[in-house]
Amino acid sequence: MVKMSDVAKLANVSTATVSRVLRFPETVKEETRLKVLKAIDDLEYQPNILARQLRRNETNTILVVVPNIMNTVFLGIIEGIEAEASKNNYKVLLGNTNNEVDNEYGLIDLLKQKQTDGMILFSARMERKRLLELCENHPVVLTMDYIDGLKIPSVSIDNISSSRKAVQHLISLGHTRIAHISGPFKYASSKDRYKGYEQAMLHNDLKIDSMLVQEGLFTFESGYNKMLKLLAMEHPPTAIFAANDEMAMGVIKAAKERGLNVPNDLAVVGFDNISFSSIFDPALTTIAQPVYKMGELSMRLLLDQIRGNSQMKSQYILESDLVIRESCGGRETS
Amino acid sequence: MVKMSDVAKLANVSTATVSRVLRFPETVKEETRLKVLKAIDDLEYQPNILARQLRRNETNTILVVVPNIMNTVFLGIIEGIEAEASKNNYKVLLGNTNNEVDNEYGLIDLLKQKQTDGMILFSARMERKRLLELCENHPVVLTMDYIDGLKIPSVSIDNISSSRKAVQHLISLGHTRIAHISGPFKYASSKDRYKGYEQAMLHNDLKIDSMLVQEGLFTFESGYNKMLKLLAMEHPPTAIFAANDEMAMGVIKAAKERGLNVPNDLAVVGFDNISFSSIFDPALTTIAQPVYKMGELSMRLLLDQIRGNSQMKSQYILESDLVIRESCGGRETS
DNA sequence: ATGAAAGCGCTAACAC
DNA sequence: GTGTTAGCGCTTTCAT
Repeated sequence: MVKMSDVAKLANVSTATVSRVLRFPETVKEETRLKVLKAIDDLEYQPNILARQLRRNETNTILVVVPNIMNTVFLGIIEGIEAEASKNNYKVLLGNTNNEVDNEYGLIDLLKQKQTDGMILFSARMERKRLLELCENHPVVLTMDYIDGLKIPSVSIDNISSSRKAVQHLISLGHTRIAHISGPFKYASSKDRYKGYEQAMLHNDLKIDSMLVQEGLFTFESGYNKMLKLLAMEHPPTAIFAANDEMAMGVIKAAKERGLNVPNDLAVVGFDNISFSSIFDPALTTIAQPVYKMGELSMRLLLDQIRGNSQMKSQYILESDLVIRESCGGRETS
Repeated sequence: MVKMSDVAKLANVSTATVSRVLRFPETVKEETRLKVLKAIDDLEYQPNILARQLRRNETNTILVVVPNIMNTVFLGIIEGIEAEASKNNYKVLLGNTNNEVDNEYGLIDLLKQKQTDGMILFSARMERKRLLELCENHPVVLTMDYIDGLKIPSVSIDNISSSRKAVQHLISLGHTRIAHISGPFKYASSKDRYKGYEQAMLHNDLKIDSMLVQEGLFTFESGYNKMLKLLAMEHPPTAIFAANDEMAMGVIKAAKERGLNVPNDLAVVGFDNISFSSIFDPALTTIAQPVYKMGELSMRLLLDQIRGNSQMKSQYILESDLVIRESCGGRETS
């Protein structure tokens, strides 16, 4: 393997000069610089980044911790992170926790061992205390999620107002008996999506029947099962607000199986706007998170921390959009 | 930052002993070992992995190069890779080429600069010569794809026989006028999926009408558009074999819009068995690639190369399955 | 503008 | 079984 000293020898300069040509070309006389560059070229020299990293104590690598790689919701964010990272010459390591807290702890060691300069977390399950300690000592940002009452840099949408918007849409279409299939309430975002539902209902003087609120698991199957339960009621709802698109699809499947037409007999709104929402039949009306932007911003915030730039805000809230497609019907009715 | 020498000092041993406790505990007397472990614990020592890597000239990191992160087909493989990697204490770096060859070249530098120990490629677009050179000098495996005539370790299914199986299924359901919407023919897999179609047709003495073969782009939209084209024919096909599931979904959307019932008026088989295939209405009959296994195997082959184990085979072909769901109808008709 | 030289923190060959 | 020590290949301070 050709190393810097080989280049230095060939160019008749010191390794210091070669290093300077590589990192601060303007500080080297043009003549010398060209000589060195030629030597680099002739020898097809590739710097050993590991040695540089050891010396400079930085890795130019960040870690992205995902609860579940298979979940398409995260894809758009990862894409944004990756784009912003490579623009800044950073690499991204992928860590999958499979929803196991222990795996989270394992991944954190990468940070502590200086193997990555920072970390972006999708939903932190670890103890609050350890999370807080981690954030105090290392660059960390939380994305798509946030922790109540903890001052940790995070990027998300306003789940409450987004849900309110979704439910308001159903109400403005004339629905009054609206059910909500929530995500697991252990997630702050699930609670907030429920709150938005509640607010929209109360704001329109609609009573919330506790039977109409079902806690799902964010999976297609749970949407399907909870919908079956709702359909078994004496007065089933005429509209559903599902806390994510997969559950919304499960809801629609159940409804179809019972001979219901969506949107004519039942209106459904989802949440997330995953890529299949537009392909699904009927195409889902849903809340779109600006995922790519969220990824970019998360990465930028992380870089700010890594570079020691002072951080003003710690919570970044981006705008979401209600994407109206087919699953609620179009016209305002009464 | 607490380093190995601090631990050594506290435990009253040399750094060599500390290093041995960490890497080969059994070579150290129990008493000493415990002493060292206590010191490590007391100081909350975390080894600097960068220094280790520099010294040992290995990174325990591999690079996965994906043409497009957003494509769910790759997810299952990545999951398998990740699982096998972390089982072996390897980390995975994610590289997105966005289908740009230049980005591929950029990522290759990570390998050359010893920043990763090996690389798994999903479809290589770079020049054959450079790919070959790369493979000769570094651990590389190609997954889900293969390059005709190049001896590069690769993991894939037999696309020809898989497609034959899919088309044979349509034929056994009584169809004779079967169209194929292929992927871009620049991919070896697209060509092979076409070949399988051809073989099944010829084997059953069915003529291939060139109008019935349409080259798509592996996208939902292209499936939709090509289907519209097929439906405009004087004698439209009664069955479609689409080279991937997304196109199959596009096909079904177009058919539905024209008032056709799938599977009653039109049978459709897809390819890949992406996660939404079972959620789609009608649920897609499709060829399932053993993605998780492919990911695991790819990683294992890469590790073999990294560790210098001799490699017997270079092409690994795994079994695919025809998953029968709703989109072709169930019963054998004539 | 350039060079000499001291490390970054760890590992492993060699010596005892 | 443990210690000594010479690097891994680079960056950077200090001299010149």
